[in-house]
Amino acid sequence: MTSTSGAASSSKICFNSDCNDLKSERPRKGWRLRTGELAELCDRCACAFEEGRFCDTFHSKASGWRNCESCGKRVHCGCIVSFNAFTLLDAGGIECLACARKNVVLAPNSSWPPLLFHSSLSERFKDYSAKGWSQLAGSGPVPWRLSIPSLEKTKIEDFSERLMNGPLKLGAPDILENGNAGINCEEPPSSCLTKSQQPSLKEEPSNPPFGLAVPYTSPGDANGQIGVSGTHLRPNPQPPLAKQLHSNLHNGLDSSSETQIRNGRPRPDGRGRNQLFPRYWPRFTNQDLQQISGDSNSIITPLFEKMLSASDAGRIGRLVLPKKCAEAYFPAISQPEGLPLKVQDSKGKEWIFQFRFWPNNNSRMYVLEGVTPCIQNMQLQAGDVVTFSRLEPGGKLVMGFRKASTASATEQDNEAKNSSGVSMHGDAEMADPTSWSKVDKSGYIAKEALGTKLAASRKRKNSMLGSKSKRLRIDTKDLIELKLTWEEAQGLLRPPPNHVPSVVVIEGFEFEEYEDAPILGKPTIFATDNSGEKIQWAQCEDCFKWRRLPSNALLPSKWICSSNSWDPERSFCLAPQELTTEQLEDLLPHCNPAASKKMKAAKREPENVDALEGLDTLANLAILGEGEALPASSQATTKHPRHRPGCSCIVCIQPPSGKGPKHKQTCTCNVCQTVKRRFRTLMLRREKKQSQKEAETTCKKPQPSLPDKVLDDDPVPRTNAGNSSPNVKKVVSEGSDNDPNRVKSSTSPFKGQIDLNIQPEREEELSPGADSGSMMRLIQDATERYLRQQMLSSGGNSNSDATQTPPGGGSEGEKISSSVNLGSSHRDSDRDHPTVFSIKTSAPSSATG
DNA sequence: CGCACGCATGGGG
DNA sequence: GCCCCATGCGTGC
Repeated sequence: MTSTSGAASSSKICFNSDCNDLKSERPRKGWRLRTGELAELCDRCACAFEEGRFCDTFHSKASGWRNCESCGKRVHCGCIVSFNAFTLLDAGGIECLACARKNVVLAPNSSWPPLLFHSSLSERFKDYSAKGWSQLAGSGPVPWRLSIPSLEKTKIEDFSERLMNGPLKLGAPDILENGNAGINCEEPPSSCLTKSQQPSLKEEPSNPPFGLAVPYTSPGDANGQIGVSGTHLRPNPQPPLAKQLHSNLHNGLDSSSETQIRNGRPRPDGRGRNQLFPRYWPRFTNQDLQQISGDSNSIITPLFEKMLSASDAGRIGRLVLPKKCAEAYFPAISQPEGLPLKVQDSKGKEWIFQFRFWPNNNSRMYVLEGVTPCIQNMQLQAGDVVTFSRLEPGGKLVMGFRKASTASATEQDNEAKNSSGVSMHGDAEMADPTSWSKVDKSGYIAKEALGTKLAASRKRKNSMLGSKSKRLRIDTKDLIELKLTWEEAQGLLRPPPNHVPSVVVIEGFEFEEYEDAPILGKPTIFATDNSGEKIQWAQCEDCFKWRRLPSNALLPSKWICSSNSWDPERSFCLAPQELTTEQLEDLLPHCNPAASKKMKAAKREPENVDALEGLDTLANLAILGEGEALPASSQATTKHPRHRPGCSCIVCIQPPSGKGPKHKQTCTCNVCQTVKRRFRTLMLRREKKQSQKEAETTCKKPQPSLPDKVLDDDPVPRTNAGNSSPNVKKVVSEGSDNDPNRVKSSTSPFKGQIDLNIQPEREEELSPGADSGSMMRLIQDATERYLRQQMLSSGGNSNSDATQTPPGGGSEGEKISSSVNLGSSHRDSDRDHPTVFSIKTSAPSSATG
């Protein structure tokens, strides 16, 4: 903590905006800021914060107050300050820390002090906040841009909100309660991770076989612990100092107690804790995971990762663990002998390692012994990265890996080699080779560097394994790796070919459910031609020409003219493109800033958020390689080099089509949840659009001149008149968020591919105007406009609903299908999706493969 | 003699 | 100057 100085500390004024007092010489720490630092407060505010009175004092009039479901106590859930003061209940609602704690105590897994929980929670929250921040901030290279709920993105509140909405089980620590409630985080920073898990434990006493027992012990610090999403590292390289604080404050770290609890583990001095490298920080919170996954059973909490050193990968069989991580995520051990730790690898295989430490300079060096078999099994070598995650309930420890192999570039084919050990299922195809390789490169810099360096010389220190800094850097880049909004991701989902989704009604909305996990397909643009026939436009991978296809055509992610069996005349690249440039532009308004902005402006739906989170979760699962969510196919996965373990992109979360578990309607797995959410979102969006269109139609405002903007400008249907769908209108979500953060799909629309791995830096190239707006959105917008124009011209009215969907290629007639649905399934039978912008990828099955 | 174990060393941040 | 951690290396089996 000490080191925390930072931006937060730069000012001499209390960080509390509602207090302008000067900080004392030794400012007191408050909550963690997104930068990872702790807010520095004046004594008065610090006291309030530490006593859990901060929100009561300064935010009494703010929104976000809720009552504890158990005791009725009023808890402020709307800001970062009290992030850890409550726990989200599975059934909804929140519980103050005190009540949560009570429950926790009951937890079966007594081996770990509930405290941990708290700490975990706090940690989580921290992460959360951190995450949120970054996301919010947007500017950063945050990989995933989750869409933030409708809340204002900019505020921390969002986080809370999210949390609130989320189905977390965590027991949250509550600062309010005694300050120390329990948490003993010796090492404040890390501990929190587990919190969420803990709850689970409670719920499910019987821990899975794995039992990893990873105690949630630790507090160490890990900053990142919690889960957050994993995969990627936090964008910010800043140390998680805040955690400590939080822990302390919120969790109630009592230092004294902590210590004891920890089995005598030496507590690291504050310093160490803080120092966790960002790279270790998980991005996603368990909550995120949970929410998404919905699957209470499997919540993956990415813990940390480590690039294997020569020693680690050597025959000695000792894997040196980053001290902080070890202390934070692994069971506390007081004896050098440590204890056996059961770890499951990405293939579901269990390994038992001896987790121990060596006294070293008044400190400890933690190592996992007996890892050789595992490392060999995974074919890992120095430079590769092993990842550790915790599978919640049960706390099963999961070990994934990511190959660094430089050579790998060539070997990409080998899934194993490629990327992560974890499974990334997706279709490899999504990423085009090109991007892929790029990704790869940038993806893991360290590795890359490694490779190179290695080749050059194996000097250990300098090179490969690189310095810590390098690692950090890697993280950063990794962060960048995937930019996809939930909605965008949604758009990518499609039902597996030949699968007829069953319809499930959720919350009044019908959703399609697939027996098999949806797949990712090639992005296409659905539209209705002049004759009212529904069609879709797909772009050839080779010549980039857009070809008209039946609306029900499912395309592999890589589709080329020669595969155009629907139109022999255009089944070769030399054939002219039917679409004129203008038309194409209309369909793909990639450069329309207005649109993007508009999109941005759109409110986000909480659901989207959840979904996003879910994706992350899924990704994490994938990473973990737990068999559950992602079948072992780590293999099959995609070739998304940039997708690190934990990657939650659609590609990574989806098992290859046709593979993977079957999903029943009642299935609550991550994939299903995600799909459900996706549909929900789509529905809402669609309705909204429809209503808007109707409204517009009614008004006849269609201005030919402003085609592009028309829709944009009125995202919100002022008119209810069109009430085709009452509810929806408000939801403007379409785009969702907007935020700059969002990723754009990188791909250039023209290519018709969505590059999940887009590099932010390159965004500009691709879509100048849209920075944050994703291409998808743009496309959508464009499509809408286009359709709209058509409508106008044809005088059709849009009703909308009907449109496209018919599985059969519906030809329903509505000419106007104005909206573009991303990724809707073809089958959308629902009238709902007027236009579908589907991105399909190839299912594995699909040819591309 | 070879292997493991565990501590020591020292570069690097 | 401290801490972390990769590796070296002594010791014991």
